[in-house]
Amino acid sequence: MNTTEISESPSRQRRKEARPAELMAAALELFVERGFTATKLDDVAARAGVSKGTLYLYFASKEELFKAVIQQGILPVLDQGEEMLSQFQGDAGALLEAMLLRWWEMVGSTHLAGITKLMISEAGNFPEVAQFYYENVIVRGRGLIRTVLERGIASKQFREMDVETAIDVILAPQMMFTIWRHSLGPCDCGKQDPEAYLKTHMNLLLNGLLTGEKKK
Amino acid sequence: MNTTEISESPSRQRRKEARPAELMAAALELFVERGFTATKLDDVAARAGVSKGTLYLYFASKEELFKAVIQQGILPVLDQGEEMLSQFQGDAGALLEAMLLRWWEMVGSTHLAGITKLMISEAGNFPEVAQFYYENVIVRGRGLIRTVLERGIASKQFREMDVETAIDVILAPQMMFTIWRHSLGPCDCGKQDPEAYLKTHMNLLLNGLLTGEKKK
DNA sequence: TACATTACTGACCAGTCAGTCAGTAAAAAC
DNA sequence: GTTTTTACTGACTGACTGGTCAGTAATGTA
Repeated sequence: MNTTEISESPSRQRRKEARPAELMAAALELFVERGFTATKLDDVAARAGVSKGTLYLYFASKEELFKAVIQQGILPVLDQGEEMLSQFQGDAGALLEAMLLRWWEMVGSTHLAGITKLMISEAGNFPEVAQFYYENVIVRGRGLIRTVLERGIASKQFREMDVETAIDVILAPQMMFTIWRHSLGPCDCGKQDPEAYLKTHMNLLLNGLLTGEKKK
Repeated sequence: MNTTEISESPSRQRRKEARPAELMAAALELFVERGFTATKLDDVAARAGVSKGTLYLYFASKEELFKAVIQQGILPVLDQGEEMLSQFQGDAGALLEAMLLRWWEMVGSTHLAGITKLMISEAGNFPEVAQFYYENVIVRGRGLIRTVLERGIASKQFREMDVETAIDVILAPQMMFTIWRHSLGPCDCGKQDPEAYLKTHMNLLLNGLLTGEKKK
């Protein structure tokens, strides 16, 4: 009743290199849609265009597949974020906006965005993966924003503030927006477009963060 | 290996009135911890101190139990919020803070907080329940904040703003904080206490919302 | 004490799905 | 063309779990 299929590819193909990435992509989609336990490996394999047996050639178990989806998917984004931070020339406000936009392009608007919801849903069932995610995604991600804020405070562009809470206030709307699209989003189709949302969000934020006279 | 037990109550008891609430409470806890599919009805029954057969005396199916947990749990809170809004005397800033604090007392600090995470995780698998939750919780909840903001704008305490986005910016950190406690929370035990967090959050917010000179 | 009612139990059944492995066919080696 | 290698398949199995129901015991009634 619920089985996903591709129903193409008349004959069997041998593509050892491409399989793992294709399987992880299929798994990510289904894990995000249905959750880990509710996702059947037959469906993952079918969506990737192979049989379940093939899946087991590349991943030792369902849990290993889950770990691979989380780890392989998100780490490159953090690397790139840290790279960007070290390169950027310009004031802290522009940097903050650039980073959030970049995040939207690389994660928010792609399938990777679902990892946020997936990790939140499944953290309780996979404490070790949750620990990994916390140390390698949450801590590093917050570190990026912390650096921007501290740079802005040092240059007097931002006022003094409780930096850790400010990080929450900056990130939470982004996270919620992302989570929304993969959960209750389908219930309200009249949601505005992401870039406009981000601009308005930034405007509201900066007017709470900037030291000088309020702008706009 | 994973079965939850109570291992008390030597003899069988007959308590028709109390069973449904006890079963829903047990179900909420386990659904939040493990997700809907990963939760076994044997475990729910065991945690409520009854056998699985008893569960089926009060709920027609696992899905009906899920619906009951969501619907019975959260609706009274919205009623009370609307009641409070209509009674409150005072400026909009104080009202906003009072409402967020109230929400923390009634939901955030209780087991009900888990419903947020649960609904986000399972929305994809239960579109009808998601629709119900959207219309009866999300829409009504946002309506509460919208009223407060509009009252503040009318009285010139708050500046002109994009109200819908402002609602997101206000609610998102609260939601994320709640979700956090039921997902990755155990990974960072050094999290600050909720009331201090709420105060700091409000301070950051108001300085972006208020029309006059910045306070503090 | 005898009988009736019903909340409750837990063994059971039927369906599901993670994981296996003997077999197949595509590519490579000769 | 023949043989070898190996990526891939899908029928199968065993464990698990949602849902059932004949039976049990607590409570009420006389």
